[in-house]
Amino acid sequence: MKSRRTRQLAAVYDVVAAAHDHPTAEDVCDRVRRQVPRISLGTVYRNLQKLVAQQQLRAVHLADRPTRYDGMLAAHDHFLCERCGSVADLQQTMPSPMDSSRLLESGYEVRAHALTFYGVCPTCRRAEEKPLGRARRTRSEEPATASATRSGRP
Amino acid sequence: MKSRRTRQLAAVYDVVAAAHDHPTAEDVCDRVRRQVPRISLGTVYRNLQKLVAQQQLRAVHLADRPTRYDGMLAAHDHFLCERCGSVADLQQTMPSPMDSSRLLESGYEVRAHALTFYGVCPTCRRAEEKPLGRARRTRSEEPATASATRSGRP
DNA sequence: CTTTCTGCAAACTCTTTGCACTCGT
DNA sequence: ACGAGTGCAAAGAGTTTGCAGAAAG
Repeated sequence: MKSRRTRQLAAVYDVVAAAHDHPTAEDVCDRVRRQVPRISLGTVYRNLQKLVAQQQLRAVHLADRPTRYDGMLAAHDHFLCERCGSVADLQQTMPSPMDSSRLLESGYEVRAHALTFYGVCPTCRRAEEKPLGRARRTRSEEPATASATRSGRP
Repeated sequence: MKSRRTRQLAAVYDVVAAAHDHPTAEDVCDRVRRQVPRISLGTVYRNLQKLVAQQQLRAVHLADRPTRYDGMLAAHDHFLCERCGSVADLQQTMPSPMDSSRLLESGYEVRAHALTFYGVCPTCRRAEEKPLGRARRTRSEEPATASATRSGRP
């Protein structure tokens, strides 16, 4: 039952590790296909699962949305923008030691926790505050909207 | 486009509000059927959705498990026992004001957040620590608190 | 009456799986 | 060669939806 180094497994890992946008399994599949054209979605799922089990990748579960994958292993939280669907990493927002200890005292064994914030990201907020009223503000800075991760199906 | 007060809607609300175990949609359907035998799962889903949208109920999204519903509206977190599948309410473990404010300063608009701990609950831990000479598998799913109702469907 | 809601079943989305074949080791 | 891994397609789980008929206002 030894794990083999296949081109598919390596490609899946590489894609997620290199991504900054928390891709879904389908996103990963699309990207991996640039290297391994014939890889199937099933294989992508199997390999993502394996890498998550081996703690080489993390799965990010979001309300009502497909699971996304993250190459960042350090403890951190997430922010999901409900406008554009992008997911941002947040530097360990919660002082987990404090919270977990209370649970421990209550007899719980905490193995993991997930903290996710839902709302509107800075980019979408800015985009929203402009459209209404007469364009009075001559604020010109409009940071690239490129950060928006594709999240839904076309 | 006015919302009507139907027996089904009321029953769905009542079941979730009275429940202490964070039932799934299927659990809710089974229970509501004791009052409204012919209610369909589709109607249960539609009503749960409506009640959540109206903030009368909350949806609890868990990693790799079906959504569960909660009648407790006060801010609180959850603990999912990976052994027995039970979900426990945790009294506002996180001091959210602190965390959210930092996000606000960064330009995020936080509309909600979800904090869930995963691990083993006190009951399962006790059962485990008083071994009868058997090791444990990481596999589980036992309706210790009544939540895993399986119903056959064609 | 008018409009929303319901039951049913089919459709959908995301994910997993069985099987024969392929490719690491 | 052996068997874990792959591709494909089909199956599964969970949830949504189209429609004709039921029922709330």
